[in-house]
Parts: sequence; C-alpha cells; structure tokens
Amino acid sequence: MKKVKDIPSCLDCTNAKTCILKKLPPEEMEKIEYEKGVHFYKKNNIIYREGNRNNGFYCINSGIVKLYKTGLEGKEQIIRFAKAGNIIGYRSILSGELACTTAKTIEDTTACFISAYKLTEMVTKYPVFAMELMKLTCKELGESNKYILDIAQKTVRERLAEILLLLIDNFGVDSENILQIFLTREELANMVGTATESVIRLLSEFKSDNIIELKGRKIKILNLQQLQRLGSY
Amino acid sequence: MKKVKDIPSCLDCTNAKTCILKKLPPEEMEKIEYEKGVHFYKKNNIIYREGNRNNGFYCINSGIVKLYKTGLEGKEQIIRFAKAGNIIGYRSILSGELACTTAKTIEDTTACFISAYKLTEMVTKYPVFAMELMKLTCKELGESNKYILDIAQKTVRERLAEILLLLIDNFGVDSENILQIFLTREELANMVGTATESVIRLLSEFKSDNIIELKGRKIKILNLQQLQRLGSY
DNA sequence: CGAATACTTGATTTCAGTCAAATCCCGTGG
DNA sequence: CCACGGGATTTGACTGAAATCAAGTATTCG
Repeated sequence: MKKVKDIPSCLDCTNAKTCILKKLPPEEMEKIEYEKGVHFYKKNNIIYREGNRNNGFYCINSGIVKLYKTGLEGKEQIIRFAKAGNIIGYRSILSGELACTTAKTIEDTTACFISAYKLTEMVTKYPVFAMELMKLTCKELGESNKYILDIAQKTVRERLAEILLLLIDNFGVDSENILQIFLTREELANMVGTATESVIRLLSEFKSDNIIELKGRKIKILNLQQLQRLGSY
Repeated sequence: MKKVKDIPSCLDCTNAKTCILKKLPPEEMEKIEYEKGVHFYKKNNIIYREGNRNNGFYCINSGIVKLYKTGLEGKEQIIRFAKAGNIIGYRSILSGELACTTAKTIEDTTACFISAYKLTEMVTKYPVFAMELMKLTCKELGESNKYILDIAQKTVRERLAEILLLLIDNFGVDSENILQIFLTREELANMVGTATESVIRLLSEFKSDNIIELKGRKIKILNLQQLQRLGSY
C-alpha cells in the first residue's frame, strides 16, 4: 500500500527525471518547497474545471489525471492523461485564458499546487526553465495537431489501435504484458472519439484476432506488431 | 497592384500591432533587420515541409499560408492559416522536433526568415518576448484542443458552419459581406475534415437556406446569426 | 444483498464517404 | 478571338462505417 499522506518534497521528489521543475536552480526549488500547497484527491475527483480561471498549476506527484473537454451533450473528449512528474493547468495561466479542459483524477492522486504568480516569475527569471516549458508546450501542440489528423482521417479501428499504443508508451506494461492503466470502456471511447459500444466491439475483435486479451479493465498485449500495423504507427 | 518586390523592414512593418517581434527592444529589432532573410513565394508554393528540420522560422509580411498535415493517402488536414503578422515554423525549433506540418502559400506571400539560433537567443535574453511567445503557443494549443473536440463530436454541417465563422473572424468580410479569404472547395473540406463533395452539398444547402451566397470561391455572408446557431458557437 | 453502474450483444438507422459522370471555368497557345 | 485541355465544381446513386436504440448480463460498492 502506498502511504498516501506523505507530504512530497520537491527536493527529493521521485519524479526528478521527468519533472520540469528540476530545471530550476536549487535555491529556487527550496523556495517553492515552502510556498507550494500539497493536495490529495481521491479517485474520480475534479482538480479544476473547464471554463474556470486557474490561479495556479499542479505538479502531479502520484496518481493519474485525465484532461478532457466536454461536448454539447456532456460527452467527454479526453485530450491527454497526466501522471507523476507531469504538470497540468499551466496553459491557461500563460495564455491568460480560462481553463480549456477539466482535470479529473482516475486514481487517488497527490499534486503540488504552485501559484500563477510564481509560474510567471519562474518563466521570467530563469531562461532555462522558460525554454524547457516552451519545449513542453510545443511538444503538446505537436501531439494535439497529430490528433486532429488522426480523428479527421483515420477509422475508429485505427484510432483505437493507436490509442492503445499511446497508452503503452505512456504507462507501460508489466511483466505479464498487461497495460498499466485501467480505463473504463467509456473512457477509452472518449479518448478515441467514438461510442462506447464501438470500442467494446473493436476490443473484442482485437481479442478474437489474438492481438489482446481482456480481463475486465486489464488489457494484455499479445501481439504488439499487429497492433502497430493496425494503427499504422 | 501590390509592389511585391519591396523589401519589408521590421522597424516600420505594417503588421506592428499583431507581430510578436515588436515585443523585442528596439536595438534587437535593428539587429534582426540585418540578419533576417526576406523570401518571396508565388501562390501554391511550399515554404517548409512536414518531416523536415526547420533551421529558422518565418514572419509573414504579406499573403496567406496554410499549415497542414498530410494523411496516409495524401489527403491534407489543414491545421490553421497564417496571415500577415503571424509567425510560422517556430514550434519544431522550440520542441527540438521535425516540422509537424507543411506550410504552403495560397496567395503570393512575402516572409522574413529568422534563424533558429536567433530565436533561441531571443527567448533566452528577453523574458518579455519569451512570455509573449509562450502566450501565443498556449493559445494555439487551446485552439488545437478545441478542434479535437469539434472533429470528434460535431457533425460535418456544424463543423463547416464553425469553420466559416472562424474564417470570418480571422480574415473578415468586406463592405459587401464577402469573406476575405478565397479557398477551393477542397481546401474547405481539408479544414473541416471531410470530403470535397460533402462541403459542396452543405454549402449549397446553406445557400438555399439564405445563409450564404456563392460566386465561385467568394462566399457572401447573408445571415451570420443563423450561421452561429448552426455552429453553436 | 440490492441498487447502480459498467459491460456486452443484436438490430436498425443514418450520416457522410466513395464512385461516376456531367458541366463549368480559366489560362494558354494557335 | 476562339478552341482546347485540365482542373474545379456540381449532382446523383450507392455503400458502408459507425452511431443509436434496446435489452439483457455482469460487476461493483455501499
């Protein structure tokens, strides 16, 4: 069991490799250590909501968060997932807009909160950090643009294959080749941009083609190559 | 007639209001003035190509450029347009990736070329510029994310209406309410993410509903409100 | 243990893509 | 000036992928 109530420290954060905050000089890290807030969220709780103003951003310490936009009839479109070491909620601060997505945990999650003011200061004072954040944003932009192409031109089957590959890339598989993120069929559908029933049908097709194996929300990857062929990665 | 061969100067650039370069201090502007290259492109020419490495970015002085990704069977998906005062090609430099779109002129275009090295220097040396560029990138990211939702959840009719509204916003209408960008049906389809024939059918529907009037590639807006209702802006 | 939620499967519908053919339009060269 | 050719546009017929609707089963959780 994870000790949920440990207050994470930036200085010895286990996400050091991936976290952008590590690009700050040590003295700044220490300051953040005192100024930041630490928030705990149970599974299925909202961190911030589309259309609201974010007065700070969050650095995920543990857990997984889905970022989604809500369509007219309330249908979610998942834009991306964030996991330990990722930051969320910074876009709207920097663009001076309202949040363009809702952030909701899909697992118990611990996140550090850093104020908008601090973010601006960090960008202004530390060019290395600014460059790194810019890089991150630009990569995200590239991913979103790729997503536009995919949704516009690929079939649901291809997109589902691709999303599975993306999830494998992002969350990995365990020793038994089981994908290490456990989404509902509806969440998968909301990533792919399709109906829940379509995802179900396609998953069971993939299963009869011996590409995957299903046990509830666990997805075991049997034939990665075939999956790559389907998604034409 | 436009005098195509005038060398544009940053110092008295007519796009001053919108151009991000104006956030640089005057002495830096003058340096750029000497270091930049000026390129002229005829209509339908490629400025840079998806998958290549950009060693600089472009500031559009006049003309219009479409930025698109190419799908498997060569079908274009237009991501956005850039007009005078906009910059293009900077994303891949900052993310350290290859260009994720192709930039092609849809009108005769003049663009200033500034090296990748210079861009990095500008971001590092001028926090105000860095902030502004970050803001721009974050806005683009918000727009791309919105686009994902739209393509995933809206009908082609709704998307076409929305694209028309977006074009009106971006390029305006003249005194006769004629949209000031002239796209082929195919280009419209490549924005909406649909087939050319579908765009044609829907445009003529809009026409019989007295929402628009068509004269070749000229689109006259007769009923903006109705269009907004269709796009549920 | 019961209600609620998630999942599955089948039947039907529909939106939009594809294919095909005709027409329009525009620039070019005779 | 006009004929020609090629691209763009339009319209119609057909097809098919995926959404919706519906009904039943399985799981989960308080």
